[in-house]
Amino acid sequence: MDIKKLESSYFDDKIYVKNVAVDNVIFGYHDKELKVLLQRPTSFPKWTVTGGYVRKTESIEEAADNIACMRTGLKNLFLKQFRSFGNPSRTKGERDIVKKFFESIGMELPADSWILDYSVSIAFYTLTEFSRVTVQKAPFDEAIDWWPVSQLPPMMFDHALIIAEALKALQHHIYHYPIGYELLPEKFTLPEIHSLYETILDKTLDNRNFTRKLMSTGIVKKLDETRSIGAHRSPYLYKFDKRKYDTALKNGIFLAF
Amino acid sequence: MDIKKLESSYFDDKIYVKNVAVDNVIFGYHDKELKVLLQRPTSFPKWTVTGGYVRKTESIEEAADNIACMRTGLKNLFLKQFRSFGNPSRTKGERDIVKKFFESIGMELPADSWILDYSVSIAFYTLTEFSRVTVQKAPFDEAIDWWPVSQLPPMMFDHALIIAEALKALQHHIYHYPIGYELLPEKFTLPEIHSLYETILDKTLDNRNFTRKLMSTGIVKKLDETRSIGAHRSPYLYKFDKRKYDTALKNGIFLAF
DNA sequence: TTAATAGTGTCTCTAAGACATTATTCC
DNA sequence: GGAATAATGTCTTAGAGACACTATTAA
Repeated sequence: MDIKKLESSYFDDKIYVKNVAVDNVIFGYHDKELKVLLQRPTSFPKWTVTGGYVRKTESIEEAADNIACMRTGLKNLFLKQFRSFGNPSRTKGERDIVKKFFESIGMELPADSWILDYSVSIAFYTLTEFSRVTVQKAPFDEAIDWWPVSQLPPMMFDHALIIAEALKALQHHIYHYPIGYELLPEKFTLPEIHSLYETILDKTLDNRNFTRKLMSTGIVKKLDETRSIGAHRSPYLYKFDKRKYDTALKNGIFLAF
Repeated sequence: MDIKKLESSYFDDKIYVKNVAVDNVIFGYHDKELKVLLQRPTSFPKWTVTGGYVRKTESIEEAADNIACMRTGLKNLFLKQFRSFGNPSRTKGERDIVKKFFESIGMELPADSWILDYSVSIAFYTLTEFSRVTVQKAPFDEAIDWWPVSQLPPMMFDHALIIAEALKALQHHIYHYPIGYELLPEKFTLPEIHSLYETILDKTLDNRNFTRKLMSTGIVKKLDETRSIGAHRSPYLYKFDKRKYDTALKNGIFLAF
């Protein structure tokens, strides 16, 4: 896909749906840290969630998936729509920044362009193990980086709110659906998945109770292998039972922690 | 508000946000039945959920509230955004109907009007006790009526899906938040709120266990009054403890049924 | 043997779920 | 007293929550 062509065609009302943006909060997990992938377009003083617009030939889910793919290089990541944001003041006060951005890349935005107008943002979040990701800078990004969810840089528009809501939705989700397939390597240890849950929920979970409950769901199965981790007892490896995992994703489960 | 003026101004790109619609699934409860308020615009062969567009001066929540208010005459009803819908095919195949509708009310829609184009629908649901409602027909509605959720008429676009998703969201919601304040009279009996929960969840709940769990949440309080219901034991009246109810709405509760 | 981490078992207590009888009202 | 509906208590059982010791590894 020619990204340059794509982005400049945002002007084109025939290709893109006007007044609708898709924002995708890409969460990455690695080494007991939950991070968010943020971008800072050229000449922007603040950061934004990864996002884009919707082509008239695609669904909003496809648009969100494309955004995730463009930035991470990975296809078919877990994607969840959690809320839409729309009010007259969400981009107010920062329209000059947007205007300057387009000027800085050599495009003059008409004063009545829908890009500067009221826009509804349909927000998704995406999960991925960030060591698998090769971050893809878009042509007009000055920077793109992972930021710890607990230490965000100054955010544009209402994007700090969008991230906060995404995190709340994720924490709610984790109680009702299995999680981890996209966030852990194919084979993982109990301490690893335990840390994942602790990180996302931002609280400590008793390891014995956690194991008991996790195993009772049947979504993971123990392998007959261990991983060597140096001068310590070798933890067993586990795998997701994809069949049961997908069933649980569809029907929901209940994990009280 | 001049509804006629309002609706005809849907054409006006300066007033309305293009390509964005708000659909509001208005659920009404009465006498152990859960119904949905549906409208059938002039010359439409099928029914639609109540909906409208977003003015550039208002938030999507305000737009949804206005829709509910226009149709029910009631302000500040409980409102919950549950999902947005957007894909190229959701209105396909029924654009001719829309075109005919506008012709039938004496307005010719330009072929390239955004009304016929890709549109994203931000969907909310609203709860109300439907005996309190005086249904307001919009000027271009041929009919507006309550339909039982289990026996819907032929629906336009993807509105049958939207209603199904709204119901799922409501059933999920009822496990995590208090419900009933908008659906019951100020004073109500235990059998009444019991029936409400049974109706929404579409299953029978043991009355003793239901009472125990409901009371343990503290969101309702028993009054020192009874209601006379003829040749039967008079049930006690209850009231919501609005303070605790609102706290529970904010923080969530868990009701396992 | 030591240091670090993994793995596991038991007790208590709360509350979910199943179940049936008594109380009230008006005829 | 009969018919209809409201109100309520108890037992069983599952599982949540709290808690601490043993096992393994490599230096």
